[in-house]
Amino acid sequence: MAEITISLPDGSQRSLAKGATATTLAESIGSRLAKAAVAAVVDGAEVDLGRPLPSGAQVAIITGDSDEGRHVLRHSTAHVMAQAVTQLFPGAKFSIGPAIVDGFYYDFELPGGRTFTESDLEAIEARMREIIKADQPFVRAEMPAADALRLFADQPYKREIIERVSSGAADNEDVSEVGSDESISVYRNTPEFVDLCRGPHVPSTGRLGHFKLMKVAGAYWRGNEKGPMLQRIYGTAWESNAALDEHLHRLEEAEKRDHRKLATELDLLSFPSQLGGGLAVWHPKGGIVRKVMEDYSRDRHINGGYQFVFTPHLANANLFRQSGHLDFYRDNMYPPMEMDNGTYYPKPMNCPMHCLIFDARQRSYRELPLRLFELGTVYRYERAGTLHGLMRIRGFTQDDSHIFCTDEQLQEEIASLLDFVMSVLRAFGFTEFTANLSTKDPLKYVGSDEAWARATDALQLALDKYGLPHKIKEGDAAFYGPKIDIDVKDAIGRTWQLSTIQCDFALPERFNLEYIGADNARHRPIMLHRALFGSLERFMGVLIENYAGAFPTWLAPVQARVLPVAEAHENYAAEVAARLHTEGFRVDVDEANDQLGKRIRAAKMEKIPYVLVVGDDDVSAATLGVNPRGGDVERGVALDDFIAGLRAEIAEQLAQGNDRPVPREAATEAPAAGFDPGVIAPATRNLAK
RNA sequence: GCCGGGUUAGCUCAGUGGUAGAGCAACCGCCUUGUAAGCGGUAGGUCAAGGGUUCAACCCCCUUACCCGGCUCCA
Repeated sequence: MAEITISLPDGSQRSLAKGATATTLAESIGSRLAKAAVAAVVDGAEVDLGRPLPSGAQVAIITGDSDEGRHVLRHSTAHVMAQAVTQLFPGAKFSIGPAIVDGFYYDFELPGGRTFTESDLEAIEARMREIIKADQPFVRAEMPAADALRLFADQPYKREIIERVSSGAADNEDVSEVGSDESISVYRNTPEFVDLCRGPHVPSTGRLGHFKLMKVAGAYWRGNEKGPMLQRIYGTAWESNAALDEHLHRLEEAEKRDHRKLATELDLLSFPSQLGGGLAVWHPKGGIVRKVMEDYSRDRHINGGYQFVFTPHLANANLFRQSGHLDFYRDNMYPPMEMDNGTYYPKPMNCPMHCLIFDARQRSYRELPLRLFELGTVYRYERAGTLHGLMRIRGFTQDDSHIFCTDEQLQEEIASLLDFVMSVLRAFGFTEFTANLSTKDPLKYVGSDEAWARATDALQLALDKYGLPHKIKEGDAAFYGPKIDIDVKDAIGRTWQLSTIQCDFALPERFNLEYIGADNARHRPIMLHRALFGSLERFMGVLIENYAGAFPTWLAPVQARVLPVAEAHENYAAEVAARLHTEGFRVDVDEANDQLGKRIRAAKMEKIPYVLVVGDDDVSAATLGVNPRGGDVERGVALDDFIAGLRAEIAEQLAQGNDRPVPREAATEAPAAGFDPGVIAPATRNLAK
């Protein structure tokens, strides 16, 4: 009997009978592997387990618990969903159903413009379970486009995909559906149900089942806003029920961190509907957090060599005409106000006004780099459906900086700017960062190629020097210059885009900005835009979600609450609170009108870092019972010791902003631009536990 | 902006074509508490707003505002 030889990922080789498949191979290795297998990689290409292996092939088995394996499970589950929908809704057209992060979706068009309801999801899910129980095979077939067009005669979206692929106009989305070959591949589950697909798929539907349909939503066909709106069903699918449950649990945890929910619960801020969409008011508790954030930011900026400026919320249309915003950004600007001496707009950006400040008098190279800083409140008309709590909002305050520098300074300035940005972000508890470098869109840009190359190199060099992992986004830059965006990873692994550093060749031109160089000639400065928090609102939202509302002590709205055990201890409680207040801490007292346990519970629900219980023992000994958030109760702590510890803890938290990344080779060198990177000296840091 | 779902007390939510209810919070008492919910009482709502259908609308219909989930957008 003829044999074939295949190589495994560990370098070993196996002989199998001719015609053997990856399933045979997996079985020959072990029954557990055979059971977990969902597809295979043969000579670098993902294929079905049931495909015969060519002799000499390099083969790896894909199991369901790998990223590739889950992708196969999800994609296969999407097919099952499409079959269930076509059974339950005769005449339904189906378009695209890919695997995505954590799950899959499929887009449908129902006859008569019908839409799915939540209860439809239950019925579809039930039918899917029947299909899975029936253990239908996934049978692959390949055919010429003409045959495929006939096969999908009543599926216009499928036909469109086939036509695009066969005419060579396929995009990635299409290719994932059918592959890029001349022939079209399809997978058939039943005589009635067949779907276009590149594969691979699990051998049969019985291999699926750890899934849940999550939600229904509208989605444009091919993402085209002008095209038809389809009905999309999202689902999640995993290799086991344990993995599914874990995922659902993660979603619950994320929901508990939702900043909109916590903002209400913790009385931080709100979005009164009377204000209008996308506009927030900060309550006292949120206000104090913001104030602490702002104070810290201002201190760091002073140390970082920035100069503070203030600009109005409105400007004459001419300003935005000159800056180009009216041409490029009008759709996102609030509508104009007609005044007796012209037309005024609420500002969507601070940059034009900062340009005016630069231009207010003649500038010398000796003043550069000129770093202007403003907590500037701007208004942007975000479309109604795009608003999302603090994350996408219409009125917000940017911690906005514009730096004017010479060509020669650009490199150093960007490097020190990146240091500065990272240092401040670290103070807010973020430790993992990634960046994106967006480069020139060759079809849409202003400025010279040399300038772009120089600026892009400077950004690249700064990232390399800092050792910040980053991706290059080719052609993703705005027309006016390349940029770096910095993403942070939060406590549960989600990433948020916060800071941005952008080069701008356009505005200095439009405002005809100049400085007098050492050569006594006029030169055009380069302008850098930089937002660090992005906006205070959004940053607050990210902080709330990152800390799940439990702000570190230095940021917490109330840092300590004093609870007298009984009325007799209220005077002492007030003394303790007064002392803490004098020492500069945010403290309040909850008098003994309720049971102690109840007051402790209330304080815990408010996520206050320290609950201080004082009773008879404490009055006589000048001590406290310290109940820290997330820690154990300690009785009999001397007030002075508590104060010292609190001060040390806060200093330590702030000092995170001084830490440089450890593995960096150049960690010992001085900051590039010769400025103090903004270290806040923690006087009591040595007192840290 | 588009598709779908919502909006009832400060918060979380019940509820019915015949003009509203709970828990928590608030307030007032009693209790005087040593580490996560003591007891009793009071007050609190134009049921998002406007229009329509109806003898009668919080409930059905329409419009608007706002929110939620997506899509698109985020020079």
